[in-house]
Amino acid sequence: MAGVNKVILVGNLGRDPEARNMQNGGKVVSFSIATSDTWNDKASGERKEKTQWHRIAIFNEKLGEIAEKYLKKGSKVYLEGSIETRKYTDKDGQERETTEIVLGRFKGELTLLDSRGGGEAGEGGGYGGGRASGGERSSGYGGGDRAPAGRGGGGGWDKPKGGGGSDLDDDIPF
Amino acid sequence: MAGVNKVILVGNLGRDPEARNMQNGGKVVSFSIATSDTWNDKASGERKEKTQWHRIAIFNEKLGEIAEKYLKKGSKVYLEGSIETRKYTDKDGQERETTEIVLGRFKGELTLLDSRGGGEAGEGGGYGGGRASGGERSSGYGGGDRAPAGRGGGGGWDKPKGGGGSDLDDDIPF
Amino acid sequence: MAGVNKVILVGNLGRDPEARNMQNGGKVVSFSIATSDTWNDKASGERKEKTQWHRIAIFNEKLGEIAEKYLKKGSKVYLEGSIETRKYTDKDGQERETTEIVLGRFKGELTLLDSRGGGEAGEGGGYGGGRASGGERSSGYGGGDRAPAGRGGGGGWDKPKGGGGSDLDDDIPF
Amino acid sequence: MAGVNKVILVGNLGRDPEARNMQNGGKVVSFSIATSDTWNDKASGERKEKTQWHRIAIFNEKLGEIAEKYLKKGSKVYLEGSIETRKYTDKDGQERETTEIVLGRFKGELTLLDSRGGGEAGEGGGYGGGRASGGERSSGYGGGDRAPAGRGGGGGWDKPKGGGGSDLDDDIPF
DNA sequence: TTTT
DNA sequence: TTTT
Repeated sequence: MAGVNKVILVGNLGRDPEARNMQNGGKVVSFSIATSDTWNDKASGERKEKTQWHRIAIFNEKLGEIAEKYLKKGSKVYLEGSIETRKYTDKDGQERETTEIVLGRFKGELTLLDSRGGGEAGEGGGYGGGRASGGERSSGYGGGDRAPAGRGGGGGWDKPKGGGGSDLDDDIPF
Repeated sequence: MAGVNKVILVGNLGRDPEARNMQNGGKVVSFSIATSDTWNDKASGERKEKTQWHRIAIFNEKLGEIAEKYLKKGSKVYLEGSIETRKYTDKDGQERETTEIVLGRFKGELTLLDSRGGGEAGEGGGYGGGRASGGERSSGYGGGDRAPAGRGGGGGWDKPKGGGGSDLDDDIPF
Repeated sequence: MAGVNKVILVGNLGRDPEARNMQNGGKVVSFSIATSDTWNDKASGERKEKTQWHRIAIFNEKLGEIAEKYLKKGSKVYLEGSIETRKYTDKDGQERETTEIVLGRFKGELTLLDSRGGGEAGEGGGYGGGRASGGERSSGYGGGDRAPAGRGGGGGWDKPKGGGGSDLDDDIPF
Repeated sequence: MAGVNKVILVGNLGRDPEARNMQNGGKVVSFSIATSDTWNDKASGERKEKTQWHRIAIFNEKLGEIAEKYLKKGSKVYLEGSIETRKYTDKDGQERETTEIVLGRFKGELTLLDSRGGGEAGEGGGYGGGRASGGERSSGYGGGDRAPAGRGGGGGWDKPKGGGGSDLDDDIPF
């Protein structure tokens, strides 16, 4: 069946991420992030704000590791996942419902947004990039993972990017 | 505080939309839509599917009208809103929590996806287009609603669309 | 460097998809889709429309196959990719620039939106689902691809979906 | 006609924004932002990176002001717009094509992501929030702009947000 | 409760 | 070049 279930959030973590082992051997990393809406209240003329908390659950191994390593209370993050609502029975026998934003095994993205934060100073090895996606996880497997779109490296179409270290070139022609 | 709280869904309505008046004079149109994920179960080798239901609440007047007019049980729709989780106390005095996808007063989008469906046969006046956004609502208010990007209609850059072959301007200086 | 480059389009194909072999052994499937904006012209009072064409290039093998099999001229599709602008030199030696929406090796999504269209009548085997993502491609590789979020099938939290009749609580006061 | 044309970018400005008056009295604010993809090159084993530049054009008045006031070279920003590709003839009489990400009169969003940057220290009046959307522009027009979703302010459902200054509560119950 |  |  056709369908799209996509959530995009940019917000700050309310606490450090927590990892938990699942009964099936897998691992979930979870935390909550806050987003907020602000508006001008017509009556009072005041600026109002409403904060919304979102529970995040990361099942993707690579993204979970990144979250554990680089995110902490207060970190700002961009993430992409799916809404999942589950029913469960609480300890009083009451049926309850909970909704989470899930970054699944093969889906979801995570981008650290703390400028020059620890996360982006990754030590070369695993991550060190500030950005990761569930799908890219497969890149460790071997296959022909040359360039994002499959063209880079080869053709005369590649964007050379020129010079040295700066990320923001000074000679952009537009 | 900076933040982004965005949900994009494509799915089918489980029931006809329902409109309800609020205590403050406003109106909410609500319905649920289903999205589903499918995957191949490694153990059984079977194709599995998990359906997720999402409660939609439309506070935007224009989008609510469109929903009432053109959406019905089974309709396929693209929509864009925000996640809102609320606490409330049920009739047994239990604190509960519910999560909705909200298309707010000035935010949200709705696009009908039933090809050649009744929805797109709008009667000329208000809608009849298959697509609408919360922001466009303001277009009824008067101001200079010339063209989507502000170029159409006025300048020498306008898109003539008529004439010869070119769909676009001939003299953009960059 | 952190960054997000995401495009979401819903539109109709202007032509059948075309597959092309690349010099490096890979394959690209490409086509164009149209989206359009409509607005009321204040001056003339007319309803106006502006159509935008987007060149799509699919480098992901699985998504490319789906596109070839199920999409054709006129098909409506939801897709997700990245913007890529390339410079190239045309046959007259002129430097030119072109922008495409790319569904890369490990990124991108494609969902068919033609209700009851031929596309969704997939013959059981490969696809037959109406939806696919670049990341899921890796599922063929072996690992424990149990359920989308890793919980399904296992816990007591699973959504039984069986039970009584209503999936929606009877006592939520709204 | 139904359609969705949405771009979501998170990146850094390559230069300060520039405002330009249009012949029809309107104003465009434009700049470029960079996003980048990183991947591991299988052959060399090196970490590679490809930077992509996106031209942004803001036609929405409010968003344009925010961009001028709070964004500068190097700023990190989240933004949402539409892809627009135009043809034009350059000074040599050559037909060319250019693609921009447009934040139109009634569409688009902009969120500043520089933590504790100048942008968020807005002086109370217009903005000072770090976030803005094209649609919200209409809020100046009069109508019942009570709360984002129309419920806030009224019911016992409102989230009080409790205490003082902290944006990240210490007593979050999850 | 939808849809495939 | 699609679609409404």
